[in-house]
Amino acid sequence: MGQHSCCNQQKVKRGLWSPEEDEKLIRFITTHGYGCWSEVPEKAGLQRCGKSCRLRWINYLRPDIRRGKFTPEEEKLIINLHSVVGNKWAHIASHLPGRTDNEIKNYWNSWIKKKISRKPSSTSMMTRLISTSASIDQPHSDYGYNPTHLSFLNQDLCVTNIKQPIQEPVFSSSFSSLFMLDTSGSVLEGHNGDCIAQTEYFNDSMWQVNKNQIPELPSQILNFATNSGMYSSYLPPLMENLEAMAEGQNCNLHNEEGRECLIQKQHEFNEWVVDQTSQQCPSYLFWDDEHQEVQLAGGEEIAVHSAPNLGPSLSYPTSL
DNA sequence: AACTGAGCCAACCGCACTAAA
DNA sequence: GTTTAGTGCGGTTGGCTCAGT
Repeated sequence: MGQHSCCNQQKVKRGLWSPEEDEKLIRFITTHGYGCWSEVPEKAGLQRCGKSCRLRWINYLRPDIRRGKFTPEEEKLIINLHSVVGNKWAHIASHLPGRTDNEIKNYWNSWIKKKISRKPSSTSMMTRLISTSASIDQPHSDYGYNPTHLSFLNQDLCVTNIKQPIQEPVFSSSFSSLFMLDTSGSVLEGHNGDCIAQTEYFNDSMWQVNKNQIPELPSQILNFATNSGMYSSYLPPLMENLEAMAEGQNCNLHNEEGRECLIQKQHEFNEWVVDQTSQQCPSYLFWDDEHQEVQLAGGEEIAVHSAPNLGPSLSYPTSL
């Protein structure tokens, strides 16, 4: 069990932090900031390793930390995000302002996991659905909506209704009326502008598909607008791509003729850059949170419109 | 009152990744 | 290309608290 590289000083204190130590760290960080954590202990007069200081600051002393009980909305969000990304605590925490990965992890291990495991799986279909899903630890729970999630990787996506009371889940062999995405989006639309799916109120990782659109889905081009980027594809690839998106990988954008170009994520859900070697297309696009519109650096215009009560959505030029 | 076991949670450990030397 | 230091993240540990006996 080797010592950590940052903890090789002779005398480093370990264990719980005293109020005096907290005060020293807060005073130092608020006056000097934290450029290099390894220098913080010495400069702040602490007998701790830099890593310990960093952890203490990030998890407990930061001014924007939100302590206290998790709200039902937060709990739902954690469950949904976990169903998509698994134990990516930092990623989940990024969707809950003021909450830390450590706090969420502890909360999950002590509460949610227990709650979920208390609920027995109700049907063999449910078992099959869960076992074929891309995520882990999967859900049966009692949170006021049916928690069944779908397999992103299966073409044959299973279905439940979003607001159905628990009991027996309702399945069909076609597309899902409910799927969870690890994105901060609001609308999924077809090339004709019809809304195919929208997010749940209070919960942008939960999507509800407009059933009227389902028969068209496999052949229909979808635009997916998030608060922070744009995404398009046919549905089955879409599902895979959205999962890839959650994993931070690259994605493909299709136009109506089926041409595609690569979109690479530049920064965490904020900027998407289109591969210049692809078809003619905007070279750069991102969702501007402040102005609620799509911004382009490539010069080409993207149509932006809002569906009533559904928030912003967008479509891209057919020449793309 | 003393003991014990379970649960919670703050902190630590080790690995992975990145950037700089 | 290799090494090293710094940082971030997920898994795990261990101490504290509290309910039950």
